[in-house]
Amino acid sequence: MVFVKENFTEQQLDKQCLFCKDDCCVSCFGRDGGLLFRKLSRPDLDQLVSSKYSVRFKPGETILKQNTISSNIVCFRKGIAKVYVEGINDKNLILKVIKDTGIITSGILINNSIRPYTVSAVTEVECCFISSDKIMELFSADRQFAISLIEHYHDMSNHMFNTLVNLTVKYMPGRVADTILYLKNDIFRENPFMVPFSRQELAEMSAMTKESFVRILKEFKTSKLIKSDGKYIEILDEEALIEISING
Amino acid sequence: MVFVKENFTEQQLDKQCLFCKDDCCVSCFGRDGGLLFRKLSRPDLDQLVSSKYSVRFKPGETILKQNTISSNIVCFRKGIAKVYVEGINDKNLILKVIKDTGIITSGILINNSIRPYTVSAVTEVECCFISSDKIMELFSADRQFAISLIEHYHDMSNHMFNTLVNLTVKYMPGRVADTILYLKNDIFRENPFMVPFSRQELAEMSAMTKESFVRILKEFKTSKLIKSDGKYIEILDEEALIEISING
DNA sequence: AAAGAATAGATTGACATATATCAATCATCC
DNA sequence: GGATGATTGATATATGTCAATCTATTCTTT
Repeated sequence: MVFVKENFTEQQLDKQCLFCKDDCCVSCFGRDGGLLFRKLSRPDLDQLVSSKYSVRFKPGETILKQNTISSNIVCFRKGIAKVYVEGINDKNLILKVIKDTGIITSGILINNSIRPYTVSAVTEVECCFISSDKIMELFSADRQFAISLIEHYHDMSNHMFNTLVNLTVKYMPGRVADTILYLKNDIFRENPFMVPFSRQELAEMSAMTKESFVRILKEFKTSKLIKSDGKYIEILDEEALIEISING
Repeated sequence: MVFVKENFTEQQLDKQCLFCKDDCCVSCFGRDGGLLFRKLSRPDLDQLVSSKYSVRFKPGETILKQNTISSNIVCFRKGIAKVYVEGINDKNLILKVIKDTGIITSGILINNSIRPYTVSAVTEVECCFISSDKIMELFSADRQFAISLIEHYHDMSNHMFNTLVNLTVKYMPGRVADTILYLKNDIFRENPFMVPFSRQELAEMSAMTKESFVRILKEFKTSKLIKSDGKYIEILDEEALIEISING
């Protein structure tokens, strides 16, 4: 059987993969947000799948620890994880939420740099660890993959850039609006959405204390911008939230 | 004449370059901070040099404008420039200072994304514009260059990451300490150093108002941590500043 | 299985502190 | 000698801290 280099649909991946006991091919490699692996040739993909190993994490467990070096990249398959910086005086800053699919590359890929953030499981998480060596092999051999990898870095940069600006130039209401909009539009993609985070964590996404977050959430509630019942949040007036986000 | 792929010392570049009327080879391509072009083969380097065009900017001029797309990357050769976000209500945030050498890549390299920051000249600036196409050709053809480019993105990411954390989790004294240490250790690399920035700009590096910046600078002065006379700043007690930076 | 105790998280209020704003004065440079 | 930027002071506002209450959930006991 000769493998021809081409792109695969999810259906094709489902049918063809030789290692799909746990549906890993499609979930990890076929449809991550950044599409990192989407354009791999079939043999490359098979090789990658055969070399990965799957790991499960319980809520609260640390997946990758700040200030360590590891020679793996992690592909998320299922569950919700948070990427955050452990700052001074237990002040954390959550930079990013990963839901179902997503990829965390390691500094070691490039220049053995120390990882500046921690990744931990919020719900039960399934993910795959892949050796950086494999990735670098592909990077050298496959131009399209190299471009995908740069795109991945670029997207990461862009996201961090936005976060940086949002958190530094806006007042608290703007930051809370950003957090709510981020969760609805980028993560959960449905309107009354269930938030698996504590108020503390939501505050850490917005760079403020939990008390401040709660107060502003309440303001939004009394102004009928959102509805909120325990773990559920529903956006009622997205336009107004965007307005608040833009004006700081 | 056959060109062998190898690395060049600055002396070699000086002697060998065919296009070095304005010393561009060495300055732009030979020794940028991220070493992006350091490992290019000789013919590639010559091709790059022949295709670039040099531009001069006067203090205050905009080099690259936020929210535009351009298909060039810019290599700095001489002078000081600032990279900043034009935020809401004229609140700018300076992310980075470029002194003499440095490279700004464009989103268009990857996926036509809009540039999220402005770059402008602080002193007189000399720089080269190179078409993204050339860069992408090299990226495809030269594995080592591809790795260098990823390293460049990685460094950028890392720097932004640090900035993000510094600006969001620290109080003003920590942020001012960071700014002073950044200018001394990463930019000017000498101890009494001349600051070509206004207090307003220094404040924009530290994410605060100019009044707040001045007040904290004065505190540092009365505590004998720094000496400051007009445009000059001298660090007297670096240990103490680092302490302040770490503790927020 | 139901009731109650114990714990952790969410909310609220009073207050302290960090930071921004506005206005005035001072220094510096063409 | 204006004009621009730097500094200082007085004050307002944004945000954090601490403590108290409330709520929900888990755990224990019957």
